[in-house]
Amino acid sequence: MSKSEETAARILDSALELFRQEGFDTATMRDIAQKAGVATGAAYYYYPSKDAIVMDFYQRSNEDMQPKLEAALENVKPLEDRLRAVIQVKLDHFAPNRSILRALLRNGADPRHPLSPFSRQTFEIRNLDISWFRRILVDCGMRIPRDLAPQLPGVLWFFQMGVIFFWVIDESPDQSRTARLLELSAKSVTTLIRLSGLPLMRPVRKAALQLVEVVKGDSQ
Amino acid sequence: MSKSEETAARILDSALELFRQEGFDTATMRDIAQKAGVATGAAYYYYPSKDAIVMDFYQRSNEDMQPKLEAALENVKPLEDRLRAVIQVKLDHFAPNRSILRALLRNGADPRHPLSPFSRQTFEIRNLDISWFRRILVDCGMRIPRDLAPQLPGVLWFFQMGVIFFWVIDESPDQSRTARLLELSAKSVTTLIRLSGLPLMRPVRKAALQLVEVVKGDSQ
DNA sequence: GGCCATTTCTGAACACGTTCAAATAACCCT
DNA sequence: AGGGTTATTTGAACGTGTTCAGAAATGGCC
Repeated sequence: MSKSEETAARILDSALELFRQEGFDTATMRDIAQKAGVATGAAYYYYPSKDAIVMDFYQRSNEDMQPKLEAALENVKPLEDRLRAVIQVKLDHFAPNRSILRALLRNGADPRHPLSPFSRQTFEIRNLDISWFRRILVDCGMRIPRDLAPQLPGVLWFFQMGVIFFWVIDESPDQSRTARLLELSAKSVTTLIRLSGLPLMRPVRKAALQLVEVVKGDSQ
Repeated sequence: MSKSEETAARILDSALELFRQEGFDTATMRDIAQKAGVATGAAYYYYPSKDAIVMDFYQRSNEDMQPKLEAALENVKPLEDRLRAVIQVKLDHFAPNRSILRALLRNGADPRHPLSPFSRQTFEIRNLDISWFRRILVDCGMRIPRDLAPQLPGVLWFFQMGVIFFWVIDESPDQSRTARLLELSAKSVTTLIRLSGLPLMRPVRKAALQLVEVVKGDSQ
């Protein structure tokens, strides 16, 4: 590991530790630099902004989670269980870093903000993530209507972001509300997908798909 | 109008004009004060923060919209039309101030942020707004399941916030995407409410209501 | 009018994220 | 080893939202 990489790592580690300890807003760039043993400006040599540190954390987190996702899906077949498993892996992984994720999702709904699950900067992460939902739909033992199939992974990803978002702002002890939300909503989502194949539901499904088209058009 | 009130109004007007002209972030408190012909600190005598100016705007907007809502619902009976009418009034009213509303909704999803449709500070505005949805459900010629009825106004308000949010970040010419979204989603929502009464839908409805309970518990 | 309390206003100062010109260190080629 | 190029690091400075001690204006009371 080169000296440069070591400095970068020291800055990242100091930042994340301070973020965890006292929150994103309270930890200043001066604090971070000092803790890393460099001048303030040095932090900006490695990270173009305070937000960029959070972004780096987010990217690394996603890499780290890949094997965990793989493991969690081992021997899990039903869609509902798979959905819960995938989302639970993320909540567990982010659990010690809830306040950092909060900083990430704060401007999260604005696609123009670099720190946004919908931004160009997070395009790759997002795509990788969506492909997990494509994967859990295959071979899950459920018939997916043909017109719904191509859109469903994106929709499920969106659902996942909703749960994560709820978790981030959930102040109940141990985030127990999120646990209930995940339980209930995973069941509901699965039921809805199952029902969506019914002839009676065809108009609703078509309308929903049109809605998805409109929403997708804007955010990418 | 006392001199003090006049100064307050001058500061508010200057701020809003600058926000509209160059956006919330670009307009500085120093600019605002200068345009209003006072020292920087004076702005803080009337508004505890830059955000508070936006909040004042939001409150005044809601007051101004009450008669417009009344007028828009005149002679409109079907739920779908009423839904569209209510939301359209808001979009029209906010149209010249989209960038200001963006500043408001930016931290909008965090209930702890004062500028949030879910915060304590916006409690009254929210309640007043929800009561409009309670009202349009009465006498709309649709049978609402008994268990759904008490929750529906809040759910529809939430739906409205979603549309407004989409509108705020919609960069398509004339926000045409939002127009389509409103059209489609109002239809879908109405259809879903209609279907929710079907015996087949009872389990889904019950599950949805449980979800509503969980979500409501956290944000109020 | 003159005095005091309160309201209103001022502008310097603070802490923050960020920028930048300059200083220093590291590296490479001969 | 020396010289030149690049990579790294420094710390002062900028513009921002916000605070604050005090100055000025205002208003009521005798």
